Amino acid sequence: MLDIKLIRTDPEAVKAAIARRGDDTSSIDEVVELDTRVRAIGTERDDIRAEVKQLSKQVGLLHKEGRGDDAAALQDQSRALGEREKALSDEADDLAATIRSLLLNVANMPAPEAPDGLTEDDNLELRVENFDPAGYADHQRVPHWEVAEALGILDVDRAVRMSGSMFVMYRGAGARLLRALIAYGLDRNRDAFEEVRPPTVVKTETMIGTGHLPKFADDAYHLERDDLWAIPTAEVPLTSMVAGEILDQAELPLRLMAHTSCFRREAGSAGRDTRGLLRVHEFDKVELYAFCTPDQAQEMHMEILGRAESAISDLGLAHRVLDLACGDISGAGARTFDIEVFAPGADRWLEVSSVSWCTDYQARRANIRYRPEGEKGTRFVHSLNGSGLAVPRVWAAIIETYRQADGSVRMPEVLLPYLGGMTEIPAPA
RNA sequence: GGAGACGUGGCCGAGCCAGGUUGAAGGCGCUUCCCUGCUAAGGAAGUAACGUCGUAAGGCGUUCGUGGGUUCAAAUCCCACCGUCUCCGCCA
Repeated sequence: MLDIKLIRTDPEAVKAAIARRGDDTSSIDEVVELDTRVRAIGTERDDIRAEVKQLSKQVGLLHKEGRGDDAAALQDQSRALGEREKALSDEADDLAATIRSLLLNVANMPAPEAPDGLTEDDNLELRVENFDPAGYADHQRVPHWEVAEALGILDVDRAVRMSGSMFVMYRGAGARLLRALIAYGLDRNRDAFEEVRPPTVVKTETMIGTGHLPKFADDAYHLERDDLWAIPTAEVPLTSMVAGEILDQAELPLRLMAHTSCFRREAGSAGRDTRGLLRVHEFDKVELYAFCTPDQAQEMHMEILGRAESAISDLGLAHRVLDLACGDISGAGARTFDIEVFAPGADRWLEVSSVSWCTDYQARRANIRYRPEGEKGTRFVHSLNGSGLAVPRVWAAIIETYRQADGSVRMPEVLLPYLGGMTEIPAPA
């Protein structure tokens, strides 16, 4: 949610920033107008309330003195004021609700440094690492869904039978590799991030708090009987962890990480990327998350990007880093870097991490503040998030990249400590 | 799932059953000042957030788990919801 005060004082700057995303700016004008009205009404309402309070005190005193008749006259007066107060109050509440719902649908302002452009074609490729398109052998050019089925490490057919399309099941060495990736993703950030294992299903108000509802209701799984939602990312519970709290500056930056299952209905992408692990309804992810002061935000953004990227490069996978164009940044982000890994078998780049700096946009919505040292009052924190390791697509890229000429799949060096002696997945007999 | 108790400021804890200068006693903690060779002890003052008006000082309003209701007036009465604790049941 954007700062209403900024919109009030400099609506043109806000509109200019929003326009860089290609978003409609008319709601900003609407907010400015409604805001003026709600404040005028609020002032009048508060004056009446003050009057009612004064009158009520007098009524109390008069009753004490036994002057009931005088009190009755004041009560009538106060009752009449109360009716007006109620009307004004209702109107103010309606306007405030309208303003809020307008604001909830306005995305964050992109950072000035975010590249211009409205689509993914405008994303800036910052660097490409470890990638030589001509360097892959034929045996690496087989898509993981074929390799994995042949090796018996991915059982899509049976998963579909029990849960429907776009659900998968890892088996044997495949399940073990998945477990290793999760442990690897967590362990390499253990030096600075607190490991959290939050609930996987949350209440409606929690989903609203992070902005995943009501806008993305169609993308989330809902357990109707208990009115609970399956989280689409650990970002939801991690943000809610400190919602409504005032943090000490000394606690910042607060670094958190969590491995969870993530559930997505993918309602808008039915029929797209349905092969193998490209797009699934349930997947494992290690999420990195930080709350910090505005001064710490830039550095923290780079830190999370660095950690996510090194996790990929230490696995020996080809990857690239994109600086997303304004129009391609998701709603809460002010600036986002994507990491894409190259899957030689599927012959395409797969997004495995989206590292976003959300400025105070999420904090304002979830009401997360801190007390700046040496200042009185509070300020909203900045929040940042990024996938430390999104398992399925990394798993897929490993299976394709590390496939040997004999059909076996070698395991990346850095995962060996997590694989209990398994150095390869043997070729099918 | 059943029965009961309860939810007050950074924390502890009164007030609620008899609604009225109670934004809320008292204590702890914290900040500043005084005293003191240092520390401890002691004394004084201050110590919520948010909204809005104001250059400011400050004014007004909201907030006693959340949301409704009753009333001239609600921390106090009524209803719903959320949560905590105790006992019983069930359970990995």
